[in-house]
Amino acid sequence: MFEKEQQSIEAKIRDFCAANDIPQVELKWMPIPFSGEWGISTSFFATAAAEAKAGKSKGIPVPARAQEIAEAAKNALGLQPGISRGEAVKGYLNLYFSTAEYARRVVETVLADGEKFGAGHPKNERVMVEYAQPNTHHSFHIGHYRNTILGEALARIVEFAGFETIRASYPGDLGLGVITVLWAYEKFYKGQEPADIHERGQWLLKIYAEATNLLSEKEGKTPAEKAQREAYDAERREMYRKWDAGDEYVRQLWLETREWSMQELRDILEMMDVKIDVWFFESEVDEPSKKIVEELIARGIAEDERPTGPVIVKIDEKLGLAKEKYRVAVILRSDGTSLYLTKDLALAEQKFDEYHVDRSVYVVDNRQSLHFQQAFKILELWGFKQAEKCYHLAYGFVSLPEGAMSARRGRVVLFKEVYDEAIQRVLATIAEKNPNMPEGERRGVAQKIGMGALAYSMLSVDNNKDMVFDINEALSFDGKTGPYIQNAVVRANSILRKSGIDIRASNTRNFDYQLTNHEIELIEQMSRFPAVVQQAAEEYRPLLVAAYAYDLATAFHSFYHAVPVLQADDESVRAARLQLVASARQALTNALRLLAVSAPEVM
RNA sequence: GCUCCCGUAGCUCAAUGGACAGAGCGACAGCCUUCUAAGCUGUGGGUUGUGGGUUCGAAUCCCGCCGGGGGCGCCA
Repeated sequence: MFEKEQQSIEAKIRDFCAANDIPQVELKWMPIPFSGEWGISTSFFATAAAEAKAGKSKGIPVPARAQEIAEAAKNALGLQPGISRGEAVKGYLNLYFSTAEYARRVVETVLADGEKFGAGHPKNERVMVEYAQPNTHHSFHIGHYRNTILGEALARIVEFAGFETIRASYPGDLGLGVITVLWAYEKFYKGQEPADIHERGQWLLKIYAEATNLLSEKEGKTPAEKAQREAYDAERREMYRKWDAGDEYVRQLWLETREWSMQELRDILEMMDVKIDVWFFESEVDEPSKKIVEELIARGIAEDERPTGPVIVKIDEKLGLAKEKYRVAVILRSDGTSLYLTKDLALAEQKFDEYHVDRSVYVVDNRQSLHFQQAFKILELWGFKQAEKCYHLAYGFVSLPEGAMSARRGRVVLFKEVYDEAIQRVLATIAEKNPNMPEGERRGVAQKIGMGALAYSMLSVDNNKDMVFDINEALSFDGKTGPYIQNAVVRANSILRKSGIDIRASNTRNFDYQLTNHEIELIEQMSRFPAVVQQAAEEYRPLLVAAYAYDLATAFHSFYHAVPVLQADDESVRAARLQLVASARQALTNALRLLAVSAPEVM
């Protein structure tokens, strides 16, 4: 927020270096890492080191010389506008901002920009974020939730940072798992489906687990049981064949059951406040993907071993690599049906050609790293230039204390179960902490708090880290959690409500009084937000926003506790602090919004 | 065998080339006749797995080793 001053000072330092025969090195600015006062800081170690390399050091050690330069630069700068004082310490040049001026500027910016505070300038670039890729004919579990909340937060951050953003979902509605459910439903359960959207989704999952059990080979079976299993498997294969051939009955059955899964998915996305722009289905890229395979064969990139083998691409060999890295990829089964990898080739093409995106981000767990490396390399070999604009954002998968989740074994923690449990726990907490809250408000508040806790527990861990899902940790309302941050907003709301003034109408923004350390820290945190947004967008890391929101909330809670606002003795101090509270609420709300979390009015 | 990810306080995690490595949980001690105690304040806790290297400066970058997890021809 002091960019102009910073640039002017930097220019003056360059002049100073030029005048004194000191090498010019790019200066890196950062906030002074001590609380109590704010300003910007840069060091001269790189400058001194460059000087030493040029043979002009006169034998002075780098740290000592850096300190010398810092002092000389300080003296050369003299008094600068907006800067109250400078100091040279340990090789760093620290420039302190004029307190009242800086405070006024930050608060004014936040209030003027409102819900856009922190947003970046338009970047003139279109980014597609693909996430929310659960398989249909299953139910949405906590691993899908991590994927979806991560993708949604990323999309919001990238969009807020100034990129045009398209949210894409890619449900897996195809494959052996889907056919397995279809077969078992048709054979044993047709017409018995529950009416409730979520019960029905979970019921499909149960059918899947049961069917897989029937169809998997086991030791110690009687010949009759073995024959039965083989008969079932033959039926399933026949169903897959019929699907592939476009059999009307099977296709109809498939569409109907798929829609049950989609209803559940849409309902959950609505609970999460996720609005997908583009839906891709695996089944829709099935045909186009086979055309790409034909082309790859025709051009000698792929090798067709049918009918005795599949269609493969020897990627390492084509790239001339000595060590095995990308391996050999199978891109078509020997029976001519497509695979997951096949379809990702066509999908990538569609994303760039039909939606004209400049960049394509895939939010998919890190077990699929090789898959995406292969897909992108094959696209490259095919001559698809935008392959280099594809990026797999890998995140660590979610497991349970008892081990990996397994839909086949029915060992999963479903999102809906966790959601219901969250609501119950919040309602219990409200009953205990805020018994006066009207009954009619409780459900809505509980949804926001419960979802806030869940979202924050996922987003406050860096995406590349595996995670063991512990419901008690995920639904904790104390400490470094979503509710902690929401509570800061609620406390700000409370003060502003009781103040009885309209913040927008009031423009007393005079911070020309002795600010406490808590006010200074709070203002410092608010001023960081725009830079945090940019960094999070560049690095694809929602964690940075999550960590920031917590730091901002901590600054607010400390301020709230120690600094009287409504009770301030001086009328002008009271007015200024109300502005500060209003801007803190705005900054907190904006940061939470990027995490797909909203704060209730009261809690 | 090849390859990717991880290793930081008792536990869960931050800090991705800069000043004293920070939070939460757990433990202990305080703070509600004052704007919401889902809060605040304080105490204790570390050879950043390990050995080298690069650098003025390394948890961070490079190489080796140890330990944990994932992936590697017709699953998604």
